Amino acid sequence: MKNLELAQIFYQISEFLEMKEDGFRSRAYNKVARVLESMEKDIEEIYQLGGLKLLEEIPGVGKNIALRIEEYLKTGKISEHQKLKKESPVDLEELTKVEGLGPRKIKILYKKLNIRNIKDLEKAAQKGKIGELEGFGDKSQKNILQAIEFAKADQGRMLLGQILPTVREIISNLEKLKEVEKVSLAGSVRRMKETVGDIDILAISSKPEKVMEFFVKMPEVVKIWAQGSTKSSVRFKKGFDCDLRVIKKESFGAALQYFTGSKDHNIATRRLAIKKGLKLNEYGVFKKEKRIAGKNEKEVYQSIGLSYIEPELRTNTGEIEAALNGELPQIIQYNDILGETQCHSDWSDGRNPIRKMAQEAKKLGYQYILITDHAGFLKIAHALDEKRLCKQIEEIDRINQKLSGIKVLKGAEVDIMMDGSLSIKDSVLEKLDLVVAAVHSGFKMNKEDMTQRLIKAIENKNVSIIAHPTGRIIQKREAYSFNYEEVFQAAKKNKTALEINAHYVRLDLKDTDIRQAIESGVKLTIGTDAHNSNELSLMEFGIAQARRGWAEKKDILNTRNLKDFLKYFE
DNA sequence: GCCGTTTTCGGCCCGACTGTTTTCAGTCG
Repeated sequence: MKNLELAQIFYQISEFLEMKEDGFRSRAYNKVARVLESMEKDIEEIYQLGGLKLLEEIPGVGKNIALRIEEYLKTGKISEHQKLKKESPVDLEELTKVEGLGPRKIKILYKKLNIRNIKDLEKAAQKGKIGELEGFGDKSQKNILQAIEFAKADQGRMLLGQILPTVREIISNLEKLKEVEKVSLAGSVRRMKETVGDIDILAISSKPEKVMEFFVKMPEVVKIWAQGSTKSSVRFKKGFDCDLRVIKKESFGAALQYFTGSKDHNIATRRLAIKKGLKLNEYGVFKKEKRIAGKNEKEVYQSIGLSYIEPELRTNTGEIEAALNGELPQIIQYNDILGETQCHSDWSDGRNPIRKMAQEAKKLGYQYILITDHAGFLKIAHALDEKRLCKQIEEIDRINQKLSGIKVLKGAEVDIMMDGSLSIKDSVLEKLDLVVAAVHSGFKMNKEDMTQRLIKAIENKNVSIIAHPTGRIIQKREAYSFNYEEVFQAAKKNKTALEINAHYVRLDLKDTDIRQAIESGVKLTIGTDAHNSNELSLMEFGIAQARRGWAEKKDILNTRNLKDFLKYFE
């Protein structure tokens, strides 16, 4: 898929145009780059399907940009981009990573000091040349040197699951301050996006200076980017940035709405406000000078004609239209789950015994837990063979006799072989309550073969759930290639559920797949893939993913009680 | 360069913070 490559080029064109002070054209390219980045459909497929005409139906794409896309697909280059690069041969991708450097300053640095990349920049700063430039000073020079260090160490976006515990700690520290009346998470963490660039936190306080002083002096802070009375921004030791904004009570809802984003969602809500003759900013919704809403998010949305939109839905992918028409889904709640559907015990590669896993599940308020130790060929995960699987079945029967308030279900995670057959024979699988099947090998198979492989597994009478159906690992491994619609149809027909794997490195299915699966009539389960009892709490991330995929309670099978859950698979 | 229930021309989201300036441009989100 070339969407991301193309987006990168359009971002660069946008920045080159900004250097030339062509702001509006710059913004046009910037918008298209963002659209491309978040677009699910393959741009090449769109072009092959309907040529320039269909390209122009993409928001932000007009005649000219459609032509540029065509040029890229045909030649791998865009002549406009080449021309701009020739005019200013600077490594924009590298230089814009330095905090505080944008296109205009990069232009000055290039024109005056012939700085083309980070190396040049560092040399010039060390020699003290930058401080001598007009518009720059000693402070700028020092900041640039420090920002270079951070840019070098930058690891890009982090996984939500890696960052959320720290974020909650920061929030809890702020909540303890007597000057703070209320604290809330905002930004992409509040939207539970699977990867996070930085962290946004809001607080209500009548003594903002005190709060900011505490915030920038937290022991984990290694750099203060900015410190003001309404906004401060810092870098934490762990390598991420965090913004804190202190606001007044009456604006809290508007600020929360604004700083939760997404950016595209905000632009759309602001435009809606303008259409209604209103103004929406982080301080409220205004009719002329008069504030008509802002205290809480609900009234902000209502004042511009929308029903309340849950943070996980705020991506400007149809939620605003749905809210206008009162057609938003009743998305699943975080306490709707009644059972675990995928986890591992010390029989295979898990760390805790079955009994411990069950007790922890009970603590979480579940009615059942499906134990799915690896069974088959995954020797690296101590997979069970058929003999040990039969032994485990007997063991679970014994455990169930001793436990109350939680039912342990007999399951296994079996491998889907290259030809779509399973790694454990049917006569053994029949003895289990539910079978979870997954692809663990042969990821590079071609699309047609992989589609048939998955469908064959789905059609197996013993298979109840396909685990991590696309095989992707966030930022590490692409989903394997298959025809989603054909697989979804097979899953629907055979009443085989598809899993939303809740582990934050997978989150597979992803949000857009979930929407498509539900539209196709597929039922889903959320499973944590826990390898120890603590990881059963990862369910939160799976639920968030389901919410981001517009899933309602009825779409997720393990929101059902034990009886109804099992009934679906009969 | 894109876009349209005010418009096919004339708009394009908008406010805070910094560093440098002596009233503001650049950057960021």
